[in-house]
Amino acid sequence: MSDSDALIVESRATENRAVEQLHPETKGATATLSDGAFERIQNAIVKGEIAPGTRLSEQYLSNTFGISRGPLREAIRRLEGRRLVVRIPHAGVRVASLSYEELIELYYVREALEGMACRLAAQHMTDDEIDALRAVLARHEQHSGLQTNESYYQQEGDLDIHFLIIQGSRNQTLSNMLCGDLYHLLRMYRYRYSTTPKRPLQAFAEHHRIIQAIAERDGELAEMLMRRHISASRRNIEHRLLKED
Amino acid sequence: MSDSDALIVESRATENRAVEQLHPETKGATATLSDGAFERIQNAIVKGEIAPGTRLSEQYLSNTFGISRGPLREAIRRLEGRRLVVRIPHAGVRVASLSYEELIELYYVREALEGMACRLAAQHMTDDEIDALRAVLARHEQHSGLQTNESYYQQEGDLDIHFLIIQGSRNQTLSNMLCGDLYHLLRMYRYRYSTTPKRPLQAFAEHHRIIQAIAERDGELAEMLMRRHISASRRNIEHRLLKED
DNA sequence: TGCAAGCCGATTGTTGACAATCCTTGATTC
DNA sequence: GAATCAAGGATTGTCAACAATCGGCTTGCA
Repeated sequence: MSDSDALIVESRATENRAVEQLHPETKGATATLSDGAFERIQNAIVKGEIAPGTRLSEQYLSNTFGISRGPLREAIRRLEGRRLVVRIPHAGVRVASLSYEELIELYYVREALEGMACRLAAQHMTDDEIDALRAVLARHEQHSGLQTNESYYQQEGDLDIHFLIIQGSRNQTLSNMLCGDLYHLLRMYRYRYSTTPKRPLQAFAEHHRIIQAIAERDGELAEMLMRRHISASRRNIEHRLLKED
Repeated sequence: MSDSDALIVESRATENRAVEQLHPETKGATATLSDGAFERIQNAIVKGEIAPGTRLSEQYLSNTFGISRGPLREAIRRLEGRRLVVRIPHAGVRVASLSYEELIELYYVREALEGMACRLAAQHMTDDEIDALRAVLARHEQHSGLQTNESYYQQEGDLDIHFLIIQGSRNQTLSNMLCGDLYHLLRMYRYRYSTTPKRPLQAFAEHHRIIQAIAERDGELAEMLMRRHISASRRNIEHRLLKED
């Protein structure tokens, strides 16, 4: 069972070197086979190992995991409930893929939710947490000071900062939505269309201002700045994709 | 299969007259048995026919629906992905229940999302749709002019207005989140703790102002008013539940 | 009487086989 | 030559039996 090839099933063989191997069984023992399959497939989807639109064959997956089709189907149904895969009766399931419109819609949702998270973070974060936030920003600034347009680190750093702020909201429900469902969808899309922001300087300044507002416990301002930050990111994507089209 | 008793399984036998019978098979023929079971159970949960915390027995459900445990388990897994039920391995599934904290958290999420929806609605709703909105408000005002504290209609009318505004946002993703997942959870909770707003007069005024802002195409103001509306509702619940406790 | 160990029933988890449906492929006909 | 239809294969949907695990109960012991 450790012959883990990536779960590419019917994907075009291009880009197959995104084979960053699956989590080593997530420490092997999950409670049930179905749960194990669920986590593995979910990870593979959100990490981009399986391209959106890829058809998932029950036979293939059950062979790969060495489990029967029963628990496997249950895992798939769970993914379906999470909207990570789409099923057409009697025709199979495909990894969900976002249209351009859905991506833009998602950015509006994110703007609203992360704005709220930022407001709450300004109220609830401890001083230590804010210091940690500043540290990430500083480290992040150095990194991309060296390699200006290599926005990979930028992206990771960006995610780190957003994560910390969301966690700081102390709202578990909000946090689950943003770091769980929404983040998965966005990451999937980002992988597919590779819509990295590529506006690092602005993003720096924006992050800086946001953190400052949080440090001053100005929730209203922090929310506004975060919303502008995400809104700008959305407009950036709109502009780029419109231009390419 | 039409001997549809409500799906109360192990619930305390109190309140069992909430037996508003299940949708008549949702026109009987779903594509697969699993899909059918999924929809029936989901409806039963969000309509409050099954109380949160109720344990769902596979045996019982499969007998009730006249299907095998296979598709039934798949339906349950789908509900699990939707977070409508919680499963403990080898111990069974229970209908998800919200704690007080989670309810409050959900109101913050709702405030952010419906605020955004309202802003977008002010931009995108047609004049006809706004007229329809005004009509609902007027009808709604008459109704509860008659029966002042019977806030049942109020509640329905409230939902109608919120629904129309959300639909008017023209953001399908946002709409699905609010009318689908979140609405289900809130309704579930409302049924359980019966936390009806009971502040009809204020709600009227607030609805009125919100619709006015939409009609004037002032998205910013509309968002702010909607957020205050929901925020007031949240504080109302906080106050009541704290007092009772 | 209180507690712990082990048995037993019940429920969940898993499997392989069978049935139903769809897509492909190939032949036939206009 | 193109379109339609039929047969075949492959895939999904369903079922009933079997295995594993858990909770409660009895029983024995201190």
